[in-house]
Amino acid sequence: MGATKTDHFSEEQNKLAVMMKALGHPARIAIMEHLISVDSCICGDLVNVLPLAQPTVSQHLKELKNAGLIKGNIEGTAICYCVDKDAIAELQRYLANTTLQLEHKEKSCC
Amino acid sequence: MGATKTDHFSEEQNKLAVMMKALGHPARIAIMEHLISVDSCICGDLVNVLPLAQPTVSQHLKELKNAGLIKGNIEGTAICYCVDKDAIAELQRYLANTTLQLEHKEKSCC
DNA sequence: ATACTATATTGCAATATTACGATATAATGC
DNA sequence: GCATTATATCGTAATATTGCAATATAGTAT
Repeated sequence: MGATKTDHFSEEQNKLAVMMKALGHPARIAIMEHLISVDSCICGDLVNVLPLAQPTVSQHLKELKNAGLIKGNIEGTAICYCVDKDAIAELQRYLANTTLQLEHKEKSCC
Repeated sequence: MGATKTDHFSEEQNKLAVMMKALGHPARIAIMEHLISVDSCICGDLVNVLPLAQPTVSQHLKELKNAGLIKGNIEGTAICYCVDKDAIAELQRYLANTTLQLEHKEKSCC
């Protein structure tokens, strides 16, 4: 008990859930927002921007990377992290489609 | 240690994270999809549709409700759950805006 | 009132997440 | 080489999530 029953759901449902889960923490929302706002994607300043210790930030970055939401490269001296546009676009499409489906619905009883 | 540092982030970041987190589980994605696909929003069939026991489904529904993603009413004999369109629309707007911002970015180094 | 049906709550075990100090790694500059 | 700087990993404590059996609650039907 306790482990998510991943294999009982569709590939797409799991992939979406992984991405959503990665965004399901305010620090990771903040990281994404910062990565987007800074035009250059070198981001050694993340630790200064966030109210979290360096190992914690590093861990959050890793999770975002595992979820496919950001990409990271070693760029000589600094590390370069940046948003994966395709992943965000995929999420966006899913929600746009969901919104569309909802608009076509007649009546909500709630 | 171990508790999320909610108070160090903005209200908006936290609210978004709560919604994303609620969608960060395949069962809850499946629940949302089912609620959307079924036009009537009475959903006593959720337990039959999902590969989870009744208490587990009930708990997931509670979490979606706490996150503001669904609404629930007692409707005479059955319980009526349905998607909160406004919440989905909010999420969708956020992601649409994010996508827009990304499109305006010059170059990614990754 | 009793039985039946549907949903919620409780309690608990297994697992996962969050956070960070300490430490490791890797590149740069001297 | 050694110090400095930046990021990652390890280890671990605190907390949260997941899942379900057992039980409670609330409505309908007889």
